[in-house]
Amino acid sequence: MARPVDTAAPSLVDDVSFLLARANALALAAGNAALAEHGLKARSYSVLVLSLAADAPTQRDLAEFLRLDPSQVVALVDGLETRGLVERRADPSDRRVKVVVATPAGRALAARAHVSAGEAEERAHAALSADERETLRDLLRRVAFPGADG
Amino acid sequence: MARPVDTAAPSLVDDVSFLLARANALALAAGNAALAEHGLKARSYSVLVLSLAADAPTQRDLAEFLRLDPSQVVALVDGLETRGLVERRADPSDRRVKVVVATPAGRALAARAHVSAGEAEERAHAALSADERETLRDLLRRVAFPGADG
DNA sequence: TATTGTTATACTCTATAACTATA
DNA sequence: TATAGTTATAGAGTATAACAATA
Repeated sequence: MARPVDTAAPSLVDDVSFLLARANALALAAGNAALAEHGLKARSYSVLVLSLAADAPTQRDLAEFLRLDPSQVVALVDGLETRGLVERRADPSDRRVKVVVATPAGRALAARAHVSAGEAEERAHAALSADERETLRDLLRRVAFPGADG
Repeated sequence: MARPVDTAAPSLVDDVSFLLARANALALAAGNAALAEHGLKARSYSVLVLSLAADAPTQRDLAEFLRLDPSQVVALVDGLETRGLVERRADPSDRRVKVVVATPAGRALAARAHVSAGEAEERAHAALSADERETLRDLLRRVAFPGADG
């Protein structure tokens, strides 16, 4: 840029929260671009991946894990269900809850999308070595899940 | 939570981009809550802090640095200018560009808001030691500004 | 009474294009 | 012809409240 902001004087570049926001914006843009060819975005990809788990999540679980309002999860699951990628299954023990589980088509798409997402992440974090990426992953995990203790 | 998502089976918790998104969501929520008492949000706080620089940024600079569209910067600067926190000054050498510079009131508010934001960040990253936080800052800086080379 | 999923609604944020004034 | 700032607008994302079914 012709007239760059002085990155030394303001404390913004030393603000971890700001760096977090900017790094996330870059990774999100790269991730969404990579997932677009599969008809997915970061949100729907996350729901799809979580629905692969052996212990399938309820919509409430998804909302808590992804920090979304339950009403937003409805729309995300609707979109995936319409495409035949996930199914809603009533829980026999509590008929209020609905468990979200990936279909075979959903599992296949998730596998392909995972490759694309991995490539995008590779490019987004090209500035870091493998060791540094591992360190970043561990530190972020502890910040993102404060109560985990592990 | 009563029925937690299995955090081992899905690869989402090993996905740096996902951890980045969740860590950012937590830090953003904490930051916005802390800044609210000053009538600021993360966005407006960022503009205000950048306008403190000796080499005051143009609106174009702000847009690039914050990864916002120039039209969004207009609204942010409008809000701060209405409150008397920043001023738009025409650049004599190029009368198209407008430089954004904090007023004394803006500087004073920025100082108070900086304290609140720092406390929020302290709480948000309480899981990390001082050394670890410094490591996180360095790694994020390189991911957030890929072209910096140092 | 409390909780899960759902619907509806309003608000914010984001992206895009067009306009003006300067260069 | 190109660029900085501005305006307008539509779309996506987000937050909130209320509702039905079930516990």
